[in-house]
Amino acid sequence: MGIAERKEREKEEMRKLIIETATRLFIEQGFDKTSMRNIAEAIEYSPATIYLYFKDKSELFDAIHVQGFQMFFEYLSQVMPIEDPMDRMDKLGQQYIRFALENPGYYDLMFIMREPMNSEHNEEDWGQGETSHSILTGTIAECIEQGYFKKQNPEVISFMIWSQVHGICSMMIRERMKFYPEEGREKLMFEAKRVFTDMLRQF
Amino acid sequence: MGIAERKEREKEEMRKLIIETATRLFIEQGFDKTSMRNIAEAIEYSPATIYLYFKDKSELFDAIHVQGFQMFFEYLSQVMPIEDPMDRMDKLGQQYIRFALENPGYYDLMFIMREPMNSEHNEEDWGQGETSHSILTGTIAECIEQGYFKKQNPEVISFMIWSQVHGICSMMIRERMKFYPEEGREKLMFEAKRVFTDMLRQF
DNA sequence: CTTCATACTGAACACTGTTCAGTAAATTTA
DNA sequence: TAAATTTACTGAACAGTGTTCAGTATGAAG
Repeated sequence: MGIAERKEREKEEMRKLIIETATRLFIEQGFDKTSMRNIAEAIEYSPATIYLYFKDKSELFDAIHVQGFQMFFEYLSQVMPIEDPMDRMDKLGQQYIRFALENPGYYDLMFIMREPMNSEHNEEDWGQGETSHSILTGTIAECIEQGYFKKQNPEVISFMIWSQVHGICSMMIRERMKFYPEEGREKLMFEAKRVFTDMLRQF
Repeated sequence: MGIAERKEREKEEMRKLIIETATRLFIEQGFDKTSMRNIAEAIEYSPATIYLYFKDKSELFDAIHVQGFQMFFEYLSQVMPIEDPMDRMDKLGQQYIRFALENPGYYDLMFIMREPMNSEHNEEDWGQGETSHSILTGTIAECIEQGYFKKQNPEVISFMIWSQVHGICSMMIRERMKFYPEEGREKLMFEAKRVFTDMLRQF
């Protein structure tokens, strides 16, 4: 049955073509300005065709969402080998901010936008979110073993840390840093994170 | 010239009617689902009429934006009289979070959404943003006078603090707290803020 | 009573996501 | 090989969006 296999392959390639094109347009123009018709035009198919491969726009962008998390984990995994948990925590935050700065479209889609989270069809996404979360909680647990965060609730600590870096990134991405001069913004983000880590260390 | 005055008054009332109706729908259904046609229908006028009073949807929502900041300042002003700057800072953060929890639609519009910030026609908005920012920097200056934040750059401190509370609020509002049980979320937000303030105090 | 400005609207334009009947080609069956 | 069936795809439509503009009706001014 070579035909069925070939068909399967072609179907898979079509899926990939759609995802790749959608990703390209999304990176270039953002979510809102990437319409199904835009994507269809780019791949030279009718808009209706896309709906044979993806239930709706949300499901299509779920695929991009998953890709985003894969990239995200690559950033984090670069510093995962660091032995000292507090050092690792420091660098994890740094990589988090780097990911946001270097992939603002992905960051927005993954951590700020509402659209892709509404739908239910993304256990995978929340699985990846969970993984990110457990990297953080795991590191915190190790910090506690080393005597940090004495008498503090780990859940509170994890939420606080995540909120801090997320706050820094979303202020930048959603353009609420107009009080600070353009040139100094990125430095300010890393400086704020550094001061925060200093506070964590001596807490 | 009583007629001209009456006309002026009527025009002003129409503006108010549009803003009030838009606000109501916005609070009930959010920005995206509040269409110009919805608003027009609610006030029983043609959609085109709204464009005689507001340049576009963005300008209409600027008015709501301004209202949001007025409410925001009411929250902050409740704790402004607190003498001790560090105590005041603590309560300012608390009020910030309270505002976000009690007016999520406004918070989203004011501090997260892109839409209303794109346009240029809102010096007033950034004026109000600036005021919020100077409340923060003023309080920080007083804290420094009292010996806090030794050898730290005030700009970095202010950005860090703002990012922390904003991070906490936007995690909640944009639904990225699914790892934490529903019932405990609000408490977690205030707990995280409290721990953060504790760190600030002993820094 | 006519002129004129003002307030308002219906209909259109160019978009959006999405659906569905219909077509044409490829594959399977007879 | 010819007919039947499955598959892949599309054009056109639906209902919605923000926005514009020619045209109308109303009330004020001359």
